[in-house]
Amino acid sequence: MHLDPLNEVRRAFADNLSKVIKDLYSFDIKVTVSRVPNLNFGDLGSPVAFELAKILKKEPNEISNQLSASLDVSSIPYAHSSDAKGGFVNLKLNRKDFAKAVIDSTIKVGPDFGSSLIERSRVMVEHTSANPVHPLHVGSGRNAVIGDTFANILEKLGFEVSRHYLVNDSGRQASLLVYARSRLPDAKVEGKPDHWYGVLYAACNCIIELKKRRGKEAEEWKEALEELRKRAPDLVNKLEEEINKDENPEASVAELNKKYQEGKDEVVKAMFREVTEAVMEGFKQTLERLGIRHDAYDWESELIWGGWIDKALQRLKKSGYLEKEDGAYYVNLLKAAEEREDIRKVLGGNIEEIRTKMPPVYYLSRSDGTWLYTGTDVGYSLYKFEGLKEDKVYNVIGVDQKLAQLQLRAAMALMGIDPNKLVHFSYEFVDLPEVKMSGRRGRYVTIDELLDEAKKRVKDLLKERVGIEEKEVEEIAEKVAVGAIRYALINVIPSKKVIFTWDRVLNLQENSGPFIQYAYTRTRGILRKAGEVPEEFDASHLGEEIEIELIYKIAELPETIRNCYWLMRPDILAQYANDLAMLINKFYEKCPVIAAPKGVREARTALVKAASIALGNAMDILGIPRLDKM
RNA sequence: GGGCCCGUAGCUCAGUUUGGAUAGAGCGACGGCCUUCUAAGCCGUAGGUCGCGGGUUCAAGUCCCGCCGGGCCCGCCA
Repeated sequence: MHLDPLNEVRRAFADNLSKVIKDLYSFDIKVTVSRVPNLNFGDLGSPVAFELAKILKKEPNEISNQLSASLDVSSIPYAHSSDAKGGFVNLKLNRKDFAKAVIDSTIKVGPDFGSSLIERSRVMVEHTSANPVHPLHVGSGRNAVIGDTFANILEKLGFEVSRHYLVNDSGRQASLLVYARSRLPDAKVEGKPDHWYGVLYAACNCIIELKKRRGKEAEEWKEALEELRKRAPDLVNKLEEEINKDENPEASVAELNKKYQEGKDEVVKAMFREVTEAVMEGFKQTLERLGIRHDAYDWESELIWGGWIDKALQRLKKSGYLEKEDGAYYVNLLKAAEEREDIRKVLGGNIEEIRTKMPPVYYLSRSDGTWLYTGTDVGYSLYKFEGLKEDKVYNVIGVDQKLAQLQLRAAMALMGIDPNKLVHFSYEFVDLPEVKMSGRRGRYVTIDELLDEAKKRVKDLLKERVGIEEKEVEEIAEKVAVGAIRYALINVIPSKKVIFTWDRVLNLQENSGPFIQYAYTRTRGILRKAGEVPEEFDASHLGEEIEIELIYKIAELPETIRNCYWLMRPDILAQYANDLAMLINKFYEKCPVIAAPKGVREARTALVKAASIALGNAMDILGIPRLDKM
């Protein structure tokens, strides 16, 4: 069931205004309705008279007065009266009725409050998908949190959602790590496997890059290598020694990759699986802590062995734009764009622009016959739509892959799949203030260390709390840490960078996950003490300005969630939760609940219940854990 | 060089989608509030040429054009 009193009023107000305008001036105009900035002016307002003033060549005031007088207020639910101020047509609500409707409907639908029905189609969200060669860092964390939150939002809107992770186990990165492991087969994996392998991978990468580069570039890799050597001297020294025995490490890596993709050499297969599965196990542990689970892990190798990439290749061949050079396949996208309108459309407009700003071809494989990431990605996309029959797929991938995602969509069109079914959910990176994060250099802040540090800080705080038992500390600290980190990674618009500082991410004060958790926990405390929420209450007791603000904010949850979807902006929900928490805290200062006189107490208890539901539901979507004590 | 993204308080960010009523929070600074539902809180003070310059409009942080600064992409890497 979906209840949304605010939307009811808003729609009725806008429709009614449109109708009045049509009756009075006989034309159609789009009517916008928004919250009024000052409660004294009313509740909802429309600036439509300004636009009419221009057309009718009259004063906005005159028009707004006329509109307001002609409005049929009785046909708008919860409406009390209308008036005109400064050219705006304002609607005053019967706040008692509106409050009652909002609180009753929120309590009635409970966990479903905030839901709407947009569509029942099948939607996949592919997210995280970090290469299994180093631990998840805060950048991958942003991906995971955005993806998971967006998937939760889709579920609230009726979509049948599945969360997928593409395990990139067959590219050069994975091969490089397997190569490093093959040089040190007896080295003992110490600590969490993804962390240990992360050092091994970065060291191997640095050593190989160092051999290839000269001058300043070489210096830079050397520097990264020395940083790693400080962290794990024995491992790095031995690895360097072993790699130096290899005349051509680059060729060895390539050979491993080729053998693995062919899938016939069982020894090689076992080597890859040992390493990538160990790292993936580490990832799963980290993601589990953040409350993130995937419905499926799609292994790149299996897509290859299962024939999905070959199938995609056949499709592209049929389109007539697949070509080959030195044994490497590529799609001639420029030629396709020149000849096909739909391809031009995908690539963004006229052919001149495409010529100047796009690479003319799209390579799918190497000369040695191995697939590039682009090749497997084309096959994976085919699998998503024809294997899994998804109606729509959101790829949560960094902004750096914007062009690649565009080319992928063009390739989809050539395979005969509607490219609009594939959406690149793009997000900006997390930047460290000083150094640039780089998995290949072993420079990153991992989610694990972030969680642990956050937990430590929370535990310090909990020491000063009374009424928290020793055995509860661990669980509370973990949940607060998760709340802090998920909030910090979701509350910035995806198209903007997140600047990582420990103080910002581990902020426990206002505008943070813990601030939201704290406000929620207090609603739980009050409800515990107040006992049952009364069946009946008199909403006319809810007259304080902060109470009215709070009721409005609660009522805004359904439309907030819909906006998150339409705009692909999960951060809007984080903002909402913070705003709601702020109002709840202010309400506590101003309005005692338990100690309030009879009548007021019941009404406020019901309001707290509704606020608790709204905030709790928002937190569930954001993955910020609920707590009864903190 | 070309394309895309970003620029709002000392710092980190909302507000730009659909132009609308006094540009909002947090951190940091300063000053108050715990015999009263959890002080991870609340109240107050200070802090703004909304990068710069034009334009459109009754109205521009928001739309258009130009510029400046930062980032990303333009690989048989992913």
